[in-house]
Amino acid sequence: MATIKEVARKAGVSVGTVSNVLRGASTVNNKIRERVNKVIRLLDYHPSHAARSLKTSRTHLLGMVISDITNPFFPQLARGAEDAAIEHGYLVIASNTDDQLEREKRVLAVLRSRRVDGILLVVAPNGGDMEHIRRVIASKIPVVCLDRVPEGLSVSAVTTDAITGSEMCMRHLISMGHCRIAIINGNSELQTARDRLQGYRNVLTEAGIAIDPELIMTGDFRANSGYLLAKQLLLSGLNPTALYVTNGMMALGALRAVKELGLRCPSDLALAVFDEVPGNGSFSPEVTSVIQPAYQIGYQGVELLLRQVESGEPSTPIQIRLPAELRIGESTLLRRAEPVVSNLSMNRM
Amino acid sequence: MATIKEVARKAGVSVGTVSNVLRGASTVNNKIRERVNKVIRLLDYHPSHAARSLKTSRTHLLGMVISDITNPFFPQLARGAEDAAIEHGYLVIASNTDDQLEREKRVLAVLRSRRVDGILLVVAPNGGDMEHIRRVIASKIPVVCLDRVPEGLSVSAVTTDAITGSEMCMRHLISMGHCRIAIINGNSELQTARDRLQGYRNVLTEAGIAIDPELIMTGDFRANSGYLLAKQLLLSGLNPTALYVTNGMMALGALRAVKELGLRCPSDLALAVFDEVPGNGSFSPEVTSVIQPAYQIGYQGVELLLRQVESGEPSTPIQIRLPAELRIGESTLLRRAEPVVSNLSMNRM
DNA sequence: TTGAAAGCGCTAACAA
DNA sequence: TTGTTAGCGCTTTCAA
Repeated sequence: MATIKEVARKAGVSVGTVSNVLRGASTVNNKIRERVNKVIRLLDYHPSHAARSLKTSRTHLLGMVISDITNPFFPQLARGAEDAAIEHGYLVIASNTDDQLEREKRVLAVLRSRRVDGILLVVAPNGGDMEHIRRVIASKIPVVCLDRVPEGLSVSAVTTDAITGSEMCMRHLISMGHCRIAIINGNSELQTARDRLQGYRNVLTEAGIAIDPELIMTGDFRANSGYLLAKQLLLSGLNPTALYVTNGMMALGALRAVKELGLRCPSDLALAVFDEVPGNGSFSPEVTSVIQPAYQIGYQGVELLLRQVESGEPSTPIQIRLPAELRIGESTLLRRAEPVVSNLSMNRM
Repeated sequence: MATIKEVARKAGVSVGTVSNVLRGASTVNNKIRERVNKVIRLLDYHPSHAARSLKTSRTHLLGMVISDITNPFFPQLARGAEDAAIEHGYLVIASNTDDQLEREKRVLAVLRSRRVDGILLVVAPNGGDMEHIRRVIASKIPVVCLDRVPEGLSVSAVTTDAITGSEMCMRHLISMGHCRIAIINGNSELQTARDRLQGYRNVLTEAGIAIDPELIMTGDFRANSGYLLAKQLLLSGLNPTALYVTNGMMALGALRAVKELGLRCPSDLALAVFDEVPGNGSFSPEVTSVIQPAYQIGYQGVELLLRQVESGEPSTPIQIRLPAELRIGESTLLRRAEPVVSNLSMNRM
């Protein structure tokens, strides 16, 4: 593989001049510039980024630590991040942690060795163990958290406004006459799960509906737990009239349970979901869902990160909350008896 | 950020010794090793990969060029690639081309500058323009193509055996009594599309059914084209009894069309799909589909690539074809009249 | 078993 | 406007 030296020799100039041509410096004579460029093409020369990094201590590399690209939320996010990175001349290295703290630690150490210029981080549940993240920040590598904000850590972040999103969805259900609404939520160690539950509670409270702990189920955000909990719930005799599932994978499981039990939405049960449901729109019923701005989270995450990278100094953490969108489908479009309470006006939706 | 020199000074040894400790060389005295390790932890030292690369001319970086991570086929593939890479101490840089040749060229140039040790490539349709790929190979960077094999290029590849997969699916449809089977396929500039169509033709021919060109529709592998073509087909008066859609996104579109027209599967129309259908299994009907080993394609692609990387020499191209799996769902489970021909025995399935 | 030093391919400061 | 050169942080010989 050709080096800058060879290019210089073959073009009959110094390496400094070649370097100037590469960097598009205007100080280079046009004839020389052309001669150099011709040699570059001839030798199929591609400057070594490693050497450049060593000198400039900039890698133009971003690390992206997510839980699992296979989870349908992340491809959009990853795409948004990539697109923004490319626009600024950066590349991104993605790693999956499967939400395991140990893997997060390992990955972060590797990214540090790689001297990435910044890190996008979807934190794994950590029970307060965040020393490894603190050390990354202490080492002057900017970090932007995506989707989840670790508690007790002062760090920039881009998230969905899950509380408001959850509230919109719950108000819709209540406006359709439901007052026995069950929720299947994820692990409450996760901020996101807590927020979604918070929205659920808020709206019930504001509607004057007592919160029934038996209607609150906790799964793990994966399809099978949605399936099991939905089945348990629907066979329990608790008779919810609506089911609110707080992510797409669990919703898939819940739908399977509904189908197996021979129930139909919305006639037997209303179903609403926080998050996109894979394949939604092509099947029956179309499921009412709260859509997260996944692409935007990735995109804006990179923009925020690069602002920190390129300013070169530890700016004060900025937290961006992006709104979610309620998309109403057939799965909730059947009105029950009027709400038992009336202090919930339509204009609050 | 600490350097090896600082570690050496603080530990009272030479940089060579620190280097030996880092590389786990056994020649280092235990006491010294411990002292060095303590300093490393103390300074939170992480060796610079750029410097190491410059010296060793190995980056332990792999490039992965795909069309779009947002297409549900790719997350699994990416995950397989990542997992295999991690196991061998490599990281992967992913880039999306959206199947655009120009972007593929740009990305490849960037990856060359990054001196990635190898490249996983899902080629964009190129109409024979493959000079950029040839030059990558000429520059001694091993390339493994995934999913698609560019015609006229001698390169290693890992693909799905789409012809056989397509045949399995078609034999199933025919065994269920269908003889007017329409196909909605993707752009035939893509190898994968041609293979899927090939399987369709093969089985019709072997069953002695005449191929009706009107039943062969060409879309672009995206949901909307599936929707439009399915609608056109179903309103055309051609009256197919079965519809074979050759990817998951178009299948989603086709399902929407079926739903809008008020038709039901399998009573009004049988539906089979090559590829995974997002959300399948949770809705009705469960769609019969040919599942591609996406994770394995990524995983084995990396293994194959690294074998070339680590052997250090241009081995002869190896092509791996992985089998697809036919998963039969309710969408085809209604028997029509017996097949008009009988030279199709069950054991050929 | 450890240390010294050359050099990987660039950039950037400085000299010419 | 172009050339020369030190040095980025490592690895790896070779000597001690």
